Amino acid sequence: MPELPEVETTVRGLKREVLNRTFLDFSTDTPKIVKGIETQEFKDSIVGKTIIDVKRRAKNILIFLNSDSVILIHLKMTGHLLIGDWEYDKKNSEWVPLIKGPMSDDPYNRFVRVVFCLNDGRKLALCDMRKFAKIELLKKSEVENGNAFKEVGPEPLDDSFSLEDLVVLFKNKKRGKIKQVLMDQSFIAGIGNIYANEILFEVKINPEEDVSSLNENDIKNIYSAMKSILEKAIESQGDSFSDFRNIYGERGKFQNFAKAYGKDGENCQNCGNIIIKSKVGGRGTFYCPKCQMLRK
DNA sequence: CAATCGTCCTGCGGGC
DNA sequence: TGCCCGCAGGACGATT
Repeated sequence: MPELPEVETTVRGLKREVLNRTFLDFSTDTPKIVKGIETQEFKDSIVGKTIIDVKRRAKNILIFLNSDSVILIHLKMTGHLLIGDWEYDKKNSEWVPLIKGPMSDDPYNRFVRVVFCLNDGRKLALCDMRKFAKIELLKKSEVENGNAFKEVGPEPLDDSFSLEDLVVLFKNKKRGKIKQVLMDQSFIAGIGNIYANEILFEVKINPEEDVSSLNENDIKNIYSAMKSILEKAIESQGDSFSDFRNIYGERGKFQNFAKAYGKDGENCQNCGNIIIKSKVGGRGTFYCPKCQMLRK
């Protein structure tokens, strides 16, 4: 599930590959992915336009055009973007990769739903097994004046995001289970299930601990663990425990460093106890019951 | 009004 | 071997 590090990996890849390219065509066999606008109107709005910048806000990819529009792509659960070349096989209703390598070999790169044709002969594809991803067209003005993301919390990796800012956020948050709060995009941007589990393992706090019981030292630990884990994950090109791939169709490596997510039944790296899997807010939750004991 | 529930969607893996 | 069912869960709308 693409979270801040995976989306950042994608955005950095796009900045390297598609800046100053112009869209020549657009097509999808899953029109529901394009929200709030007819597919044809979306196509008309972007064809002939050039990509002048690519940015990330929370888990959203923002593609700035040389017009008053910005393309927003949210990868949701199983989406990722790919750069390559495909041709549509009408008989089987699927895009077939024309370039050998991970695009043709890795089954997780098989679910191409949306294709943007670029003026360098390559294509930008949205691959999404479960079709949860969404594409929207925003007004550049609403992105630049912040209205598009007024409900979204601060970016944890911004230089301007200080420990004091996090202390204030927790002070204003009266109650709630810490894991759900970390995953709440209106509290802080970009953290999803994998990194919430990893951060809480690192700081030895139980996922169900209420935020009202956190002390100053806990918040300080969360602040530094949040930054270091997200940075480590970006450096690792994201987490490919499951289906995420970078724009070249390659796996990230953060799953090799994960200590909690998907580790149920394994020994805790701190104390040797067995890592437990439970559910918090309906989401799979992994923790060490000894290191991350619930306070009473 | 905040918390919880249902929805979207499909491939995969466990169980029989 | 093959089929069926449950599970994975981000974000949002509906409901309690």
